[in-house]
Amino acid sequence: MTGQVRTVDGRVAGRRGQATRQKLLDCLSEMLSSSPYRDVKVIDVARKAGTSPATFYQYFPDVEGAVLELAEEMAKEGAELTELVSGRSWVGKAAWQTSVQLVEGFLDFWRRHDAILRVVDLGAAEGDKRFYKIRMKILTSVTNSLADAVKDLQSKGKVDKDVSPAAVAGSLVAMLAAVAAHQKGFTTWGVKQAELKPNLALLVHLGITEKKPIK
Amino acid sequence: MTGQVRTVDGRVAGRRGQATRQKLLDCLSEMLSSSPYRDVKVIDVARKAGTSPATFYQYFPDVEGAVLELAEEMAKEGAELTELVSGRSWVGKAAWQTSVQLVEGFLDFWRRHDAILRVVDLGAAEGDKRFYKIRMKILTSVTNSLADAVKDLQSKGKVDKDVSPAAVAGSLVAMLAAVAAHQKGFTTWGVKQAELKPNLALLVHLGITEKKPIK
DNA sequence: TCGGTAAGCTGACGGCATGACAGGACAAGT
DNA sequence: ACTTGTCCTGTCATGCCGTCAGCTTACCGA
Repeated sequence: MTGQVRTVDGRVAGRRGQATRQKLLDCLSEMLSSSPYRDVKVIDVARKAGTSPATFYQYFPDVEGAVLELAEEMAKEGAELTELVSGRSWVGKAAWQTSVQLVEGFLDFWRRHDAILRVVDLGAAEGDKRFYKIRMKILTSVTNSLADAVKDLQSKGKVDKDVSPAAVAGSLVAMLAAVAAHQKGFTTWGVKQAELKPNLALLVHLGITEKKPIK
Repeated sequence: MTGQVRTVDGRVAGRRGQATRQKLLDCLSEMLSSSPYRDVKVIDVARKAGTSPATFYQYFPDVEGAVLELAEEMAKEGAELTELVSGRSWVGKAAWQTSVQLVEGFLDFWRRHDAILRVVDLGAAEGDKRFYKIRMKILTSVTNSLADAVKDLQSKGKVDKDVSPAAVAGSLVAMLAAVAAHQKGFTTWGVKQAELKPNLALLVHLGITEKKPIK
């Protein structure tokens, strides 16, 4: 469906072309990790990749376009997040397990992709629909699964009827994303990495089940 | 202690100078609201303010410097957030009131300053200490107050001892900030503005007291 | 009223990034 | 060797950056 990779001027890219294209993306990713988004220039990426700016423009319309590409790549990888919540139990001791694993998986994913996720978050907050869609793609599976869990507990009468499953699930996921993005910030409040996770898991558990966890 | 406003080359700014300086800040603020941070150029801000780029550089080292200034202004205004939590009760029905008011005040503040806060968030996430400090300044009062509330409930035996007050408070505040920044995102999941607030308040209440609210 | 002084502003300039193009290098098949 | 299509780069016009010298304006004391 997606078909081949194409250059800006419409040619299909061959083996060599794909390689340089990928190299440009890799270098861009490195640059995003090491310098502020605002200061990432085409010429720097090209230099780092050992090629010329003109080459960059053959594959991407601009820096933003290339970033979108990186983000799409990451979004595909984000499918793994689904496994953290789908088909898990939210009852008894298992619920605590589920919470902990969700938190760990989520923080880990965010740490692996923090540079690109920062930019996606910014773009989404600025109202750019393309970034917004990518952000959704990553979060939506987790959010929906959590919402389903809440609905399920509601149908069993374990959670109040006037709770909005989508609102609660979305808020919890937003919390995980925000904490992951500002992990360093917590150390300033004297919060160690190790104690952050269980407390996040506690909040997730409380939010979904409305009960203290059984450990 | 702070003394007078100074130009980049060391002169003290008079009435007129302060006025243009402020005008530049105002125009920058507008530009941040209407176009992506990456695309905000000195020349555009200057044009909008009816002055020349050279004038801009008399008052600010670069766009980032001016943004920091705007952020400082906002941080001062952020003192009002303290009132949302300091000296409030977290027991019984009052706790629900407190939760609701905290959520409403927080979301409102974020909506009023969303453009700057986006940039501050980005800068902080990128590890820029200056932005990071400003973000702290805004959030720290709320976070500390919430942490105190948790400690207080712990001392009364109403909350488990192994909960880290700072971690829980920080995470809840991060959640509020994230939800505020991506409010539009929730509408896509079919969550209305109106139902978002009570559900956030519920999560805050659960996180602090570990109990369902009494409404 | 009249300089004197410092504040305030801008035109102009070298430097660099952008983005487009045409043409040359290269690989593969014939 | 020749052709074909892919791939890369030199070059160029354009526009923003950031600085400086120099001009204008406001204030103030004599």
